[in-house]
Amino acid sequence: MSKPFYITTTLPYVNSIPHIGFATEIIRADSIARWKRASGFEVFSNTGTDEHGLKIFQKAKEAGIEPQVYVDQVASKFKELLPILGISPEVNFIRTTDKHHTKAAQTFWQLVDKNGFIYKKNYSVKYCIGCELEKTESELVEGKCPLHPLQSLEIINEENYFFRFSAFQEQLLDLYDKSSSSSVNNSTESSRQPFVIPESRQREIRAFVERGLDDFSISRLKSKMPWGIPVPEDEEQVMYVWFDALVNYVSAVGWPDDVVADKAMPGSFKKWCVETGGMVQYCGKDNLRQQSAMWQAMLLAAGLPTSKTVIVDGFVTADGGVKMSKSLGNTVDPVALVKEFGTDAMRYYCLHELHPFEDSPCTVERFKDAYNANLANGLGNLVSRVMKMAETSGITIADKLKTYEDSLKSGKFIVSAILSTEYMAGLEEYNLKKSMDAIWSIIAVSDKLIQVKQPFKLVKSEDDKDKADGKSCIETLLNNIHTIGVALQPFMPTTAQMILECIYNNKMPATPLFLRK
RNA sequence: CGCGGGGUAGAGCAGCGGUAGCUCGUCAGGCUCAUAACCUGAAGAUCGCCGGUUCGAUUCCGGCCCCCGCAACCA
Repeated sequence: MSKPFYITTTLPYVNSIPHIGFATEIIRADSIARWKRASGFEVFSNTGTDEHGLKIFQKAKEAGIEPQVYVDQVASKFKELLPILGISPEVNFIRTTDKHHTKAAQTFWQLVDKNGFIYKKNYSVKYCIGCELEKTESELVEGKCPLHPLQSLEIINEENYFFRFSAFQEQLLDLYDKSSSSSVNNSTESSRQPFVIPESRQREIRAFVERGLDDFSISRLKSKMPWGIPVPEDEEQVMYVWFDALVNYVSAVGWPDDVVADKAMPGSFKKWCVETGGMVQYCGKDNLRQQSAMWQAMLLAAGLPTSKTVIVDGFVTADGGVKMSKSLGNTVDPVALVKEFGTDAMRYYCLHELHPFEDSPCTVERFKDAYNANLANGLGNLVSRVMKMAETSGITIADKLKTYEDSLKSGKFIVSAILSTEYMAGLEEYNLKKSMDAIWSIIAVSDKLIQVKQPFKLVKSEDDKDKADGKSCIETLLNNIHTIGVALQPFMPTTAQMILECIYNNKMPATPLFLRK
């Protein structure tokens, strides 16, 4: 019986069109999902859109349309992005305006309330008339709004619901301290992993929780901001967007229907959130608190199992680590990159050129350099030169690949021993760059081998021994690119397929895999 | 003393107690199977600054300077 595995991205907030950070996150999550699927796991992978809250309400107002119309438009942009990035079609796409999610969020609220972790409190906010916005202390400069320093701030008192976040300090610390174990494929060897990856982020959140937690507001007055899920049994309040959005990770797998009434998706919550050992979440570093502390506390408050792992990405920046922003005009549009370089090139860049956990830059220039060096000159060129030799000399390994293919079908994702250790370790640690590095090291070794042994000469030799050497060298090279093709499957599925087909048909690619730009 | 990350060749990064490594770029040579691709070699770094520990520090400790995030509505 196949084991279940659940991985999710953070739902991007639809106040703007998809950016490269989200593309990176979902490409990584998809690569993990594909690898798990190839390894015989039954995989639920989740993404979607976070659609409530003040910013969206305002955006819709600006555009002069209903919020629902606005979010429908933007959500479809996100949905359209998935095939462009080569995300497997099995991915679940949840919208926080979906009916069943709305209902789940309300049930979640009631459950947390019933367990005594929600209370009502007077909440005073500073409001800048100039901006028409509430201001937090951190936004103020010397107690005044930096944009409107001459106007004084209005203090508004309103009643909000609060979540008893402070009650979960100890449980959160326990969660961080207990390490989850992950087994390497079917072997018994297991490695210890922090709850938050990388460990530096775990230290960061741990330190934050250790300092003490403040309860936070989880509702807004409907009269001021109606675009949210209604708080159960209170006409005047809607949920704060985070409280609602985070619930998607459980509503996506059918909670609470399968638990409460056992009808819509019977047992699915148990399967994906319990039997898996918990969900694996990807998020950006700005989401560290929400995902690894607030959400975990909410789950605990509702009596539900916590996540298994939270993987924290860095940001994609412009040159020199400068933040990308529309006003600086230094953003990079993932759709435009795919259009120019192709889906797998985009996946390649996100997986191999960007740092797996820290900030790293992406510009069109860098993208092009990496593309030419590693895809056109590296991978693509190697496949061409090896296949050309194999084709013209009639040397093939296709007939020897049958057993291997059979084992793939039985859900064993096996890569050749020359690559196994590093490659597998990278996947286990969610350090996909490490796995990609391992693949690219085979490319380098193979190019060198061709240079040193010159099999293209040997196979034409009159000498039988030279001829045999040449043949065996070409077979080695074919095995190498076969290994590369297999190993690339989770990362660059289309390219992987093309490489394998070349080998099976013993034909060099009709057109280069990656044309030089 | 709010929290965290970082400062290593032109660029992007790795190393973390004992001849300073990788990728891209630059220059020179080689090869011709390949997408003017590939291979080899060279140039290029007082490892942010100052002290300390040590036989020995880029690596450990202390101080300082500079960048960059976060600070409870941005992946």
